[in-house]
Amino acid sequence: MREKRTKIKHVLSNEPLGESLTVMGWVRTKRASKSVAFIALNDGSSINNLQVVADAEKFGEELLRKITTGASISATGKLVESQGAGQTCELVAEQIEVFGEADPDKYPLQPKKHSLEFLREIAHLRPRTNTFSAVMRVRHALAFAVHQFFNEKEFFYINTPIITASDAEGAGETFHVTNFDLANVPKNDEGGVDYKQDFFEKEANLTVSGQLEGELAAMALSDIYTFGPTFRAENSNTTRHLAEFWMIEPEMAFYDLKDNMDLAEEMLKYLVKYALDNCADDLAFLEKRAADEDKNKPQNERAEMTLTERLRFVLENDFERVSYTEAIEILRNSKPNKKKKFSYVIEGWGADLQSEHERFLVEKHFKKPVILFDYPKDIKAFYMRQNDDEKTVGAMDILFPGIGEIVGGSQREERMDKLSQRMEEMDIPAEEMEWYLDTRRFGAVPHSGFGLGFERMILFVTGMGNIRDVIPFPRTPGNCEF
RNA sequence: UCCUCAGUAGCUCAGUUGGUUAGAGCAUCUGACUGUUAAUCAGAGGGUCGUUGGUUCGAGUCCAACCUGAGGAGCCA
Repeated sequence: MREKRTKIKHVLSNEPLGESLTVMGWVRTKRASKSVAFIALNDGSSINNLQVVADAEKFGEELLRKITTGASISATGKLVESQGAGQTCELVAEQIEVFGEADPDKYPLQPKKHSLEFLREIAHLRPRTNTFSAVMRVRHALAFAVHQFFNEKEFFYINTPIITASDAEGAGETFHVTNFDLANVPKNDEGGVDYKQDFFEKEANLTVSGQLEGELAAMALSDIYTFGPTFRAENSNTTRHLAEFWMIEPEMAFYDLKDNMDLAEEMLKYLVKYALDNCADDLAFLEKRAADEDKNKPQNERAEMTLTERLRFVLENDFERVSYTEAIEILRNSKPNKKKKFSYVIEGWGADLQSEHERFLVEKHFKKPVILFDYPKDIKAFYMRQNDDEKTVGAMDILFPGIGEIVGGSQREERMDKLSQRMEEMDIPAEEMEWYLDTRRFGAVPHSGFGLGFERMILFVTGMGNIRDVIPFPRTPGNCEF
C-alpha cells in the first residue's frame, strides 16, 4: 500500500515541518553532485516546485539514473527547513519510487526556454511546462468563475445542442455533420445531395452559436447562460481565431441594451477579479514571462502596463460607452484619418469598422475597454432590435486592448413584424426557423444577450499573445492533431 | 483566402559580396565536485542546411515551385 499523497501546493503553503509525507509528480530538473541529488518536483497543483533531496549513497546510482527531466516519481520523507537559498522547505527523501522513466535522449522538454511555436508541435506534452500549466490553471479558474458569477445572479446554465440543422444563423461557415460514405454520397433526382438518407434525414452541422436556442430557454427561465464549444469553418489564420472555441452566451428576458451592457461589464470585471484573487502565483509567473518577452520587442511595441496593472486597470475603471455614430465622428476627426494613415480612411457614416479603427479607439483614444453600441443595421445580424431611427440596431461590441472584440451582443428583435420583415430583406429562410419565430408569436418579451469568447478572455487575463496557446489542443485550418 | 517574413544539430540561433573539412549556447552522454537553484568545470557524440528542380567550375548562400511555421488583413468570439 502506498502512502496517501499530499499535493505539492499544500506542502508549500502549509509547510508542516518535521512531518513525514509523500509527494508524487514529474521531475523538472535534477542537480546532482557526488553525495546528494536535488530534484525539482512538480505535480501541477501549483506553479512552484518542491525540492526533494536524495542522498546518493542511500538510493544508489541505478535509481538516481532513472530520475531525469520528465520522469514521474513518488517520494516519501520528512519535510525540513531548507539549507539552501531559493526555497524555505524541502523534502528529505527516505523512499523514492520511479513510476515512469523519460528517456533523456528522446524526451523533448528540457529545463530551458522553449519557443511557443515548438511547444505547439508537442501540445500533448506542453501542459508539463510552467507557462502552459499556469495558463490551464487560470483557464480553469475563469471557467469556474463564470459559473459562480451566473449562479450568484440566479441564472440557469443550459446546454444547447452541438449538432444543429439550421444554417440560418449567419455566424459563418459551418462544419457538416454526416453519416454518409463520402466516397459514395446518395443523390436526389435533381443531382444534389439526398440528405433524406442521412442520419438526421436533413442537412446538419456543428453549432456556430447557442444563441437561438438560448433565447428559447430565456423565454421560460428568464435568465440563462450557455457555456460550450462552438465551431466555425472559416479559413482564419490569426492570433485570435480558432475553428473550435468555447463561448459563454447569456440570454436575459426583460433586459434592454443598457442592462445587457451593464451585465457584460460586470461579468468581465468579476472574472478579472476572480483571477487576481485566486491565481496570484500563476499571474505573477505569467507577468514575468510577458515582461521577458517584451524585452525582445522594440520600445514602441512594449506594453505600457504590466499584466496585473492591466487587470487592475480594467477592474477599477468604467468601460467607455460610445455609440457607433460618435465613434465614427471621433475616427473621422482623428489624426491618422486626416493624415490618411489608416488603410481604410473613414469617409462617413455606415462604414464597418476595421480592426485598425477599433485599435485606435481602444489603445490610443480612450486607452481603456470600449463598448460600442447602436450599429448600422446593414452591417449587423437579422435578429438585432431595430432602433426608432430606422438606421441602427441595438447591438453592442466590447473591445479590449490587444484583443479586439471580446464580447458581441445585442437586444433581440422581439416584434414579429419587424423581425420577419428583416429576415425577408436578408434572405433568411423563415420556414426553417418557425420554432424560433414562435417565441415572437407567443408571449414575446424584450430580451437581450451576448457572446463572450472564452479563449479571448483567457488571452487577456494571462497576457498570452496567441489564442492557440490558451486552449489545450487548438483546432485551426490544417491542424487537428492530438 | 490575400500580403510580408522565416525554415541550418534535440532546442534557440550565427553563417560576410556564392569558394576548401558548416559553427555557438543550451540539452544529451562520460568524467570531476559534501548542498545544488535553467548548478559549475573538463571532454565526447550529434547536421541529406524544409522539399524538388534550376543557374554555376562550385550553392546553406542566387532563382522557381511546393511544403511547414509566424506576423498582419479579412471573417468574427
